[in-house]
Amino acid sequence: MDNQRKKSVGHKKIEIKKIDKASNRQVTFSKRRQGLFKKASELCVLCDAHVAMVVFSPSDKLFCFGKPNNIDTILNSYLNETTEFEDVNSLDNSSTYEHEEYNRQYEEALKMLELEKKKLADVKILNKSDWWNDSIDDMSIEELQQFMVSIKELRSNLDQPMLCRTMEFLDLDE
Amino acid sequence: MDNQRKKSVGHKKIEIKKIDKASNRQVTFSKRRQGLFKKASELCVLCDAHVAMVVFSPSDKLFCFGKPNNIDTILNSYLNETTEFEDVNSLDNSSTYEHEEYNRQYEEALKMLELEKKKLADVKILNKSDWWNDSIDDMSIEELQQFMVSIKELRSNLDQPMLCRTMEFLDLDE
DNA sequence: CGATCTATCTATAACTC
DNA sequence: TGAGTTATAGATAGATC
Repeated sequence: MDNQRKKSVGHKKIEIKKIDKASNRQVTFSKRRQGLFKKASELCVLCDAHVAMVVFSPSDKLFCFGKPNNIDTILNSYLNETTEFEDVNSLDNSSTYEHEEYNRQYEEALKMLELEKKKLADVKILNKSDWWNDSIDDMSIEELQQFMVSIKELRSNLDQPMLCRTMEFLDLDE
Repeated sequence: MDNQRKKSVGHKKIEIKKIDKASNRQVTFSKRRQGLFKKASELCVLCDAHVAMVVFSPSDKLFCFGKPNNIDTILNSYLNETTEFEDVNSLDNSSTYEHEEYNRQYEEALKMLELEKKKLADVKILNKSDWWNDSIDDMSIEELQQFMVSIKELRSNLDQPMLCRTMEFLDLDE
């Protein structure tokens, strides 16, 4: 009978740790990457923010997201503002005794900064290898079509021209 | 009376378009940025993925997120795989009549690729200007403290060492 | 595989303090 | 301003096709 079939157990709570089963991991990745990009899009539209994102999947697929229209414009305004920050800093200097406490945190921050710089260096290497062209040249026509479908879906979701790109490379081992 | 007070109307449906009121926009940005970073973290942990993300807020604050431990490792394995893609492509070439249809899409894809490359160039400029150091030097001690708190919160949420960084600059006009 | 469904879980808009 | 609350919208785990 139809109503004898258990329709669905629904969305069970899951622990945030690496999913063991590779197939489940891949499915979850696909769903959550989609969700992440959608959230990023919404943030951009709702709050007039700018997001650039690079995601490497467990199976070494590469996904990129960006609404980068005018990063340089934002950069310029940021550079203009930095001159004013100095005034604010000198105000903070009046309470000198708090500095020592914060100095440790500052040191810790600098260490993380080193890691971040290392990350960005990696991104630069990625750029220099010209993988944008390499990868699209090596994409199969089918994959390219799928890629365009993804873009069009996202476009219609946002109901506006959007600079979003999704690249998928074939799984050769599954 | 207490039960006369309307507790909350809850989460109303909202249209995805720029929020007019600046204060609301800022609040929504803060909440949703937090949510976006959390989602990115979960994706990394659950699926063993790698995410690097840069967010510019409407008020020109800068937020970064990354789990970049070994991007170069992933890059290497990616470069190794690309040689095999050519075999797959030659298989697709057997059905030649489908190519013309897809060529338009290919052209369109290349155009978007140009935009993406422009974006990455902007990121490179950002890198060359050494804003990592510039900005932390210009951060007030208070902001730096807040930054460290954010990192520690995220660390405890993930319950593991994590390469995540959040930078906030003072609002001078509010 | 990918698409769909559905019950749940999670994120969050509006509100309060 | 920032931190909590609540109810609802939205995301998604597991199942099915």
